[in-house]
Formats: sequence, C-alpha cells, structure tokens
Amino acid sequence: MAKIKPGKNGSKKDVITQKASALFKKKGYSSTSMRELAEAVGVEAPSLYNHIGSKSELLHTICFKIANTFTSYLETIENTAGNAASGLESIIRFHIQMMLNNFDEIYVANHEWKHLKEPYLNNFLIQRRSYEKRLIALIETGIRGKEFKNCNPYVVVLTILSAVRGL
Amino acid sequence: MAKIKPGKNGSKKDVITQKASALFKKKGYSSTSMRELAEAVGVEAPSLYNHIGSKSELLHTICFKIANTFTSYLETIENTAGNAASGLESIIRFHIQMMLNNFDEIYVANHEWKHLKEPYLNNFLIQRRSYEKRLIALIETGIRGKEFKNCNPYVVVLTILSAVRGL
DNA sequence: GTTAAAAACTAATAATTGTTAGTTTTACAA
DNA sequence: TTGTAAAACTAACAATTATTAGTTTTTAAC
Repeated sequence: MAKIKPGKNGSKKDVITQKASALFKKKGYSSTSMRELAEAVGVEAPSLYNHIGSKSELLHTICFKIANTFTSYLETIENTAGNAASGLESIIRFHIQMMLNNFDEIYVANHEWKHLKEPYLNNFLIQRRSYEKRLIALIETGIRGKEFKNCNPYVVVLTILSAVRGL
Repeated sequence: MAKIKPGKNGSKKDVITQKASALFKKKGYSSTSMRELAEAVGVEAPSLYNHIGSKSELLHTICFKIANTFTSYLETIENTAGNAASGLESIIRFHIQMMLNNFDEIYVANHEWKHLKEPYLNNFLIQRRSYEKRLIALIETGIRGKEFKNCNPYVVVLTILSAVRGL
C-alpha cells in the first residue's frame, strides 16, 4: 500500500536514515520511537526492519558516515603537496560546507553519539581523537614552517572545532 | 533501611536533584530511568516520590534554577551604576564561575531543555531569548558610549555565549 | 498471466518505563 | 515508652518500547 520512493534520495535505507537523522536531531535518539520514524517514512514500524537491522544501527550508520567523511577528507589533504595554511583553510571550508549540506547528520553525530553501543562508542571516540591529533599535527607543521605564529595547537584546534560546530 | 543524608548538600529533594543533574548530563534525560536515579540516591524508585512530583519536574527544576540564576544576576548588573564594559566583564566572569561550580546543572540546562514539557518549554525559551536581548542592549549601550568598537551586537552575544558554553 | 522475490501488513512478544497503592519501618516529640 | 508523621519498602499498574513471526500485498521479470 504505502510506498517508499527510492527516487533521487537513494535507496529506501537511505530515505530511512535521512528521516532518522531529522528526528534524532529534533527529539534526540532515545526519545525517537521506531513508530514515529515509521510514520515519518510513511510505513508501519515493523516494515522498517525489511531495510535496517535495528534502531541503534541507524545511529551508528549516521555517526560513522560523518566521521568517515571528515577523516577521509583530512587524509586527502595530508597526502596533498601544499603548505599547512592552505590545507587548514580547505579543511575549515569543508567543515562549513558539510554543515550547510548535511546539518541533521552532523548535529546527530555531534550530540547523540553518547548513545552508541560498544564497541561503536569506543571506535567513534578513538576516531574523533585521532582526527583532532592529526589536525594538531598539521598546525605544528605550519608553526615549524613559520606559516603560523607560535601558539598552542591543541587550543587552536579546540577553538576552530567549537567555532565550526557552534551552529 | 537505606537513608538519604540531608547533610551539607541541603534537603533530600536537593540531593535527588543533584544526582539527577549528574545522570541527565551523563546519559541524557530520556535515557535516565527513575530506577537508575533511585540507585544513585541509594533508595528504591517509588521512594523518590515522597520528595519529588515527577521526573519531568526534576528537569524543569534544574533548568529554571539555572535560568533564574543568570537572569537575576543580569538584573543586578543592569541596576548597578557603572559602565557597560565592566558590567559585561562581570557577566562573563559570572558565567565562567557558574560553569566551574555547577557544571552538571548548566550542562543539562543547555542540552536537555528540549525535553521540557509545555508550558515550561515555552517559558524557558522566552526567558533565554530575553536574556540574550538584554545582553545585546548592554552592548549597544557600550557602543553608544564609545566604550566598544562599533559591531553587530547580536553576533557578539552569540559568540560570547557559545565561547562560554563550549565546555 | 504466472511466478518469485521484495516489502508491506497485522498481531504479538518480552522488557522497560514512570508512577500509584498500600504497608512497614524509621525518626522524633511527648 | 508511646504516638505520629515522614519516608522507606513491596507489589503492581498501564503504557510504551524495540523487535519478531507469520501473512498478505506489491513489484517486476518472464
């Protein structure tokens, strides 16, 4: 009867994930029920399970999609010949662009990751810490190359990230 | 049998509220069960209801305690003769001091207010918006009095608040 | 049009939720 | 010590939760 349009937005699983992102952002992961999600998708709750494994799988799909996107962009910057300043600029632009285009998912990854189950929770935190460390390394490179003033790279990274995340 | 110590920390209701703040911060409001809270307090879940009205009452007690604290501090600054710059400095110092002394409750007020029920949710948002507007007015006063460089007061307020809230 | 797979449905599960009722224990003033 | 109020307890409630089982409908290839 009801029908999920797999049109432009990708597979049905993608549609479900996108609606889940919007709901998780609006109401929080724990306060979003599968019945609500199903209604947003236009289907009965059990039908969702033809496309997804579980509610928690939805959360870690969202969180790791975002984390992996940022990680792999950072990787390409690291492997690109170029000065640290332009690399950092690219990364900041990428953060802003991602915020504009994927706000729901980024919000969820930033605010709802607490509810990830092990071992995903740990993996997520490890990946995040690694991202910060590599950003710090990039800034240290820039300091050594006299591109940046001498400063505390850790503080710089925290400041940039919190500015970029601050809505 | 088990016993709540109403000692230094105030009434039993205060102890419950404080434990609730810690749990709401750690796990989120919706993911914190009354049974978990009871265990943290050292009591069975139904015993909590000798001291509090409901779970949601706990949340709005926390949120409005913080909101009222900031609002009334701002009020005293507004009613104090003095230049805008020193007033703004006092307010920022107060924010930082509150963060250091009441981290759990502030975190909850900043991150879990979504789960307030009406009419509290609306009241909370109105109070918050009013706080921001009065802060903006303070900055406008400073600009008119040549204490501050000309700037967009709205952006300034958002920046200060997000800096001060950013952990 | 027949068939086979995909995906919807209904019904039901066990677990957990906040909360109430009713009872027993504790604390304290007389 | 006795009596009373406060606050703990146990048992249970109805509601909601994510999820499974089993069945019917839809889709699409032949």
